[in-house]
Parts: sequence; structure tokens; C-alpha cells
Amino acid sequence: MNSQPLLTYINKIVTLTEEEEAYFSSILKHRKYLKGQYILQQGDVSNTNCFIISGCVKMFYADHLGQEHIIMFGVENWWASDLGSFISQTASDFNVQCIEDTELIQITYNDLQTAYSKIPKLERFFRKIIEKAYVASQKRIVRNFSLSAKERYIVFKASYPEIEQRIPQYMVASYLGITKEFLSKIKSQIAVGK
Amino acid sequence: MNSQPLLTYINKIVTLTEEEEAYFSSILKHRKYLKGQYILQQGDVSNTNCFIISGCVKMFYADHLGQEHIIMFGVENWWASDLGSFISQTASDFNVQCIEDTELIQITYNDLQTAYSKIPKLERFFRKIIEKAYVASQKRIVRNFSLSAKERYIVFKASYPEIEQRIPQYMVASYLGITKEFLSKIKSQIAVGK
DNA sequence: AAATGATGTTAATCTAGATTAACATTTACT
DNA sequence: AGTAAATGTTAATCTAGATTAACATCATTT
Repeated sequence: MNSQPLLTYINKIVTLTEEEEAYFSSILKHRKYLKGQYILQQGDVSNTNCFIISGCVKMFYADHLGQEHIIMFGVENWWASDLGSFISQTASDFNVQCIEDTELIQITYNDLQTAYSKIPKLERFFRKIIEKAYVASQKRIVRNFSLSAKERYIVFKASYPEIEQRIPQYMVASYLGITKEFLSKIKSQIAVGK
Repeated sequence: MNSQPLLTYINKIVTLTEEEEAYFSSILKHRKYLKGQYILQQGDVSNTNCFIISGCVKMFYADHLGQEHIIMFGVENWWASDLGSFISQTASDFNVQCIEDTELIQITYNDLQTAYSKIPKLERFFRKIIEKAYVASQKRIVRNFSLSAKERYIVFKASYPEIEQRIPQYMVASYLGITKEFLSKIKSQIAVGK
């Protein structure tokens, strides 16, 4: 039961005592999923907040035409939950599915609420995590507004070079909000000479 | 110095004691702006978190072509800050400008950090505020992905009927990410019979 | 009341990206 | 190794929404 990656991550932001670490570790659950398995399905309430130890997941939703839209990817040291559903304990609009075999640490909603009260530093930690997620989300809106598909692809490549290697191209297209055919066109344009 | 609207708002989420309210009130600053004035400008660090008592503001940015893109509107009982800049104390990508004469309550970054430590309930309050903002931001991304301009306009009208009355149509278009000409076309299509 | 600026409309033309469809390549399974 | 499934490419055609431009309406100031 290795919780170290998460504790290391937390201790970059707040400093937990040994007892606090021990208590917090005691409420964590470890879980392995195989490639293709769902961690969360559209319509379910997300009752655990998941931290990825290894592997890769995609968060996506299916629109009214059945089209998949990828909202985000998650790899090592990222969160793989629909925070919206987890926070408000309401049905999720999203699916979270493993793209690779994935190992993660889960914290249930109730355990986290208790932990907030026992360790106010955790409340600070999660406030900061959500602040960051919010800022990233705002930036994504801005990019989608003012950049062309080609520009968004270039930004994606620069921001997540490792992720692009690990996932099929049609998923990158979905994340960028374009078709796989058009991404293919963009790539060949870039390959020639912009 | 009327801080009641903000205190009422806070007490819907956490319960402050009288002393806590008194302390918190003591760090609030009131400020009035005239229509057209800027509360924040692109490139500045947002050093206050602003709660709107009355009036209306827009948050927007100018892209590399000088085009304005409106990210959000704020009215009574909303926040009117670039949370991203405020949180990370880095240069803002956005402007916040008054569309009407606006009265607001400001909390400085330093005062808020001190208040977090004195009153952990405030940390919880702001965690919940940001959680909500994050969820709204995610929903916005989803809508921009999967809805047509007409559908987004209909959702906007349904979600913020009061706001549409108070602002010029070209700002609605900017918020929706379309041109004013196209919004005009959409409205006449709807007026005829969809 | 005229004049100026801000806001809104209509129509013609243009373009980024979607759709369709046929084919190519890579990967995984027996 | 051989086949099926998954992934990627290319090209032709189509469309939502942008751009341009000319005009209409409304509000504010003198």
C-alpha cells in the first residue's frame, strides 16, 4: 500500500505532521484498473476523488448524438475525477476511462469531509488544488475562444509532450474539439513547412 | 459601510459568530466605480477580491488582434475578480470594467490570507466558492464544445434572463463567442419560427 | 432639432473546419 | 505468419459562422 506519491504531492503545498500523515493514509484506498475499464460513468455520482499513481485516463462525455468529447487526460500525479460531481455529490456529466492499465488512490467523499475537519491543512490543500484546476479551466476557455485549431494543437503539444506520445491521435483531436481528419491535415501542413 | 449583502451570502454557506463577522467586516473595503471605469486591467496583478453590491461589470480580454472577448458578466452578489490572478498573485490576462455604476466590497490578498488562518471557516467558504466557479467553468467548456451558436444563445437567455436586459447585444455576442452580425441573424431566425 | 456616436440589421461573399468515403498502415490476436 | 480490428491519411464536397459593407435606429449632447 504505497501512498507516498500522494503524500509527497501534498507536502509540496502544506506540511503534514507524522500523525496527520498516518491518519490521512488510513483513509486512502488503493485500486488497480485495466485498460478500457471505467472509473466513473456518466450519470453516476463520483463518490471518490482519485489520484493517479501510474497509468493514463481520459475524461469525456457523449453528447446527444453519441459523439465523444474528451475534456481532459490524466497521468501520474494528476487527479482523475469529475470534481464537479464529487463536490456537489450529484450525477456526473462525464465518464472517466482508463487508456492504459492504471493504479490509483481513492478517497471517499465522507472520509474527506471528516478529514477536512480533523486536519484544516487539508482544506487548504484542496482549496489550492481546485484554484489551480479553475485557473487551468479558464485558460482553456480563452484558448478555445481565440486560437485556431492549428494553434491549439501547437499549444497542446508544447504543454503535454509526454501525453501526445501515449494516446492515439484521434483522442488528441477529440480533446482539441476537431475531427481526426482535420488534425491529420494540420499535421501534414506543419510537416511541410507551416 | 454596508457589508450585509456579503455577510448574508457567506452565512448561507458557513456560520460565522458575531466576533468573526466583526473581524471579517473590519478588513473589508467599500468602493464605488462609475460606468466605464476599470476595476482591473490586463497585465496588472489583481490584489483584491471584489464582491458586487450593485451594478454590472464585464470581464474580458483583448487578443493579439485587439479583439475583445468577454469571459463573464458580474451583477449583484457575484464576484468580480480574475480569481486566477488573485490566487496566484500574477499578472492578469483579463480586464474587469464597469458596464453600469458599480458598488463593491474589496478584500485584499494579504488580509484574506490572515483571515484564512484566523477563521478556518472562511477557508471552507472560499473553497466552496471556487468549487462552484470551477464547475461552472467546466460546464462552459462543454457547452462551447457541443452546442451550436443558436443553442448557446438560448441557454444564455434561459440562464441569465436579467443580464440580457441590462447589456448591449454586441456584448452578448462577444460572450457567446460569435459576431454581433451573426447573433442578429440568430435572433431574427428565432423571431420568425426557429 | 440637428448632429454625433453608439448600437442594431441585412445581405453578399468568404473560410475554417465538418462530413463522407475510400484507402493505407499499424497493432493485436489466432 | 495471416487476419481482423484499430488507427491514420487524402481528397471532394458541404456548412456554420466570419467578414465586409451599407444602411437603420436610438441615445446624448449642444
